[in-house]
Amino acid sequence: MRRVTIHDVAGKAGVSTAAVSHAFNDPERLRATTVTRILDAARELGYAPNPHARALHSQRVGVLGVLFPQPIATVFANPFFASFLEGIGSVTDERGIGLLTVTPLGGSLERAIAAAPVDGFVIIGLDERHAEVAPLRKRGVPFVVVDGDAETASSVNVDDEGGAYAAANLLLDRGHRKILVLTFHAPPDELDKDLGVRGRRLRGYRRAFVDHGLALGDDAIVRTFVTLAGGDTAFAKAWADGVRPTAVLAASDIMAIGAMRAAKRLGREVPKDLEVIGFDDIPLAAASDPALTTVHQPITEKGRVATRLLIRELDEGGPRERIVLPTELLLRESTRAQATKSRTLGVAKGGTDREGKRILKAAAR
Amino acid sequence: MRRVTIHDVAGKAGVSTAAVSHAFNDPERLRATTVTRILDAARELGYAPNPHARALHSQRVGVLGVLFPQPIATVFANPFFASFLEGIGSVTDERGIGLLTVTPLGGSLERAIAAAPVDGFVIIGLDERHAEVAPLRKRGVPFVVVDGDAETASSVNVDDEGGAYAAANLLLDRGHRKILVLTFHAPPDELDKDLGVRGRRLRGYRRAFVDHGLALGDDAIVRTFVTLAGGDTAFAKAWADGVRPTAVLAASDIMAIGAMRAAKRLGREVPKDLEVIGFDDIPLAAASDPALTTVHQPITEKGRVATRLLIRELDEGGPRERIVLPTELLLRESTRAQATKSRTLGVAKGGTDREGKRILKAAAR
DNA sequence: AACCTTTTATGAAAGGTTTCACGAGAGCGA
DNA sequence: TCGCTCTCGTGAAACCTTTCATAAAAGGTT
Repeated sequence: MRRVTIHDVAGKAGVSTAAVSHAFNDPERLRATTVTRILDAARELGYAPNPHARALHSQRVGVLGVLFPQPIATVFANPFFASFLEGIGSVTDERGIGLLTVTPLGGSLERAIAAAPVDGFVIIGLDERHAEVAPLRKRGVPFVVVDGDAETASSVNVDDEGGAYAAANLLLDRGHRKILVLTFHAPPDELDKDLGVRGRRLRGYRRAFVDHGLALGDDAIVRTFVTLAGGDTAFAKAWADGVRPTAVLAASDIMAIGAMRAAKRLGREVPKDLEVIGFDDIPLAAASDPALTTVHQPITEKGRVATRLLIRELDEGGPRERIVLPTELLLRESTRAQATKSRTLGVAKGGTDREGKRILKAAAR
Repeated sequence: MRRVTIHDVAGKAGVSTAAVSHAFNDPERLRATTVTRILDAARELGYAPNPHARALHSQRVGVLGVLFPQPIATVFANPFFASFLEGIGSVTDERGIGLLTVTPLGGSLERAIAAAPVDGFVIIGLDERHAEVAPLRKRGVPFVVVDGDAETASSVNVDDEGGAYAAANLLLDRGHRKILVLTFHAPPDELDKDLGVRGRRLRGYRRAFVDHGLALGDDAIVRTFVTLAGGDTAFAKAWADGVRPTAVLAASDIMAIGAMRAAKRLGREVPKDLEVIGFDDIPLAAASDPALTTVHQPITEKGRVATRLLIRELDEGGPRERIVLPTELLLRESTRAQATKSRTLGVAKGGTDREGKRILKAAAR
């Protein structure tokens, strides 16, 4: 049972294949009666144009790829990515574009990139420096980098350093001196490079310490997995090692929540005995008990902005842009500080006004 | 700047395009030195095969579509779908297959289906009876229906009715007589048909009432949105109307959690004043406070099973199957009953042994 | 050297659509 | 009736790969 093609329809309607194509894509060019005759034939035969053939010819599939450097199962299990995809999806939906999640195929991101039937990529958590990006260039499709730096492509980031600074600053101002810092596990090949998001957040923490005349020692930093279990075991292990922090700075909410769980198990009460600040503001942060004080970043918005940028580049070959969205310290129940909002970038700080404006414009577009 | 094609490589390496193709796909057929010459040329030129052309020829893209009847943004915002996609993704990843989320394009699911460059579809929450499924047939690609009935395709469901029965039964056994039932908002065109998941869960509740010599009146049933807010306002509204339930049966966890929130706000304590049972067992159910007693269904497993079924059909044209996975009542803190697990289908009940066995096999495959 | 077999490489078709360039009629004014 | 302009429709190329059938080259045997 062969699939019905444009030739079958043309035969049945007694016209050329070109006419059938026109009937679908540019009916004005044909007499109205011809159009209906063709459409009727198509319906009777159950014809639907072959998307691959169409894509091959028009060099456009109407699908955007989102490139993750990790297995897809861990992507969907991570609420951060869910929010991010929600942002991307809201734009693709509105534009009538498909969304393909691209993850390493059989361990090879390169193969995955080469094989993905997409018009462009949004790349998350992968620096342009990464070797994986080379195949993208080959592929010749445009891409936008999120949470990473890019020389030759547009990028969307948030003010990680500023947010981290605000978080650390709050704890230090409140007199905390025994602070446990939880950060991401680094891939072995870049252990001491402090690249990307991890590096920027760490730099923010460090700067706050320095501004308080202190140093953030390596022994106070624990690198672990970005999961609930990762934060839990990291805190528990530090505790077992005799570390008795009065506060925790976690580079991600899920790790912060894990640490709170471990603390509770160990008889510490949050925020009485232990103040905790996370990063990201995933939906769970507000729902946890106690609700997590955290550095809010506009996750969904980040997805939206990146996607709009990519689509514009696709449609009009728009210029490259580097967008940095603001972050904001959100005080909830896991700290005892007074609620005063501190927005980083363009609001709280004077020096970045121009940047700030550009950001707001970008976000509102 | 035209993209580099197989012709360019052939020219540079001084061979035919066929040789280049072989060098990539079946290098055994060529002399080793030729292969390296070709591969070198390809690397220098930065050649990557065009996925559309490849797909057009081989009639296979290596991408599976997941069809949702709702906007993509609401999909990713829903933890149920996240878990489901996690299951699908774990299989596609392992097989080196891409994953395309397909949602209505400009409101039209038909257009989306026609345009999606995929080899097959997993359809969730859409009955085969739905008009939307017709275009799928046209398209000529296989599909598997999840959480819906299908005559002409494989399907994967869970024992919704059994799970709902167990939940209602527990509450009735414990003496509750004023039970508020929260169920899904039905699309206007099928208001009183009680189709699909909603219908099956409702039937389970009803059967338990009947077995206790009671009737589940329409006035005790509230239809609302499957969101936190939906459950919250539904409970609040019932309360405002003077309804004073001692227990809540919710057809989804997120609604149950919403109802708990409203109850708390209204001064009811769960489970002391109000016992609540949800359905689905999303991750949040265990993390909520109090932890939600619910009917567990294997969401991730459902995704896995459906995807394996689809891939098998794609690869070997395997037979159609109708799989029904068991559900299980999980007692947590939102009820005060003793913890005794009750697994539906094939374990708790005798009559479904054969079915049960087939299920377990399917799940383990 | 002649012949046969195996290895290695190629030409061309096929896959299904869109679109460019062009042709056949039809309509109309002179 | 001629010639011009529109309208409506068509043939064929282009998009890029893979693969079938086959040719050419190489290697081996007598």
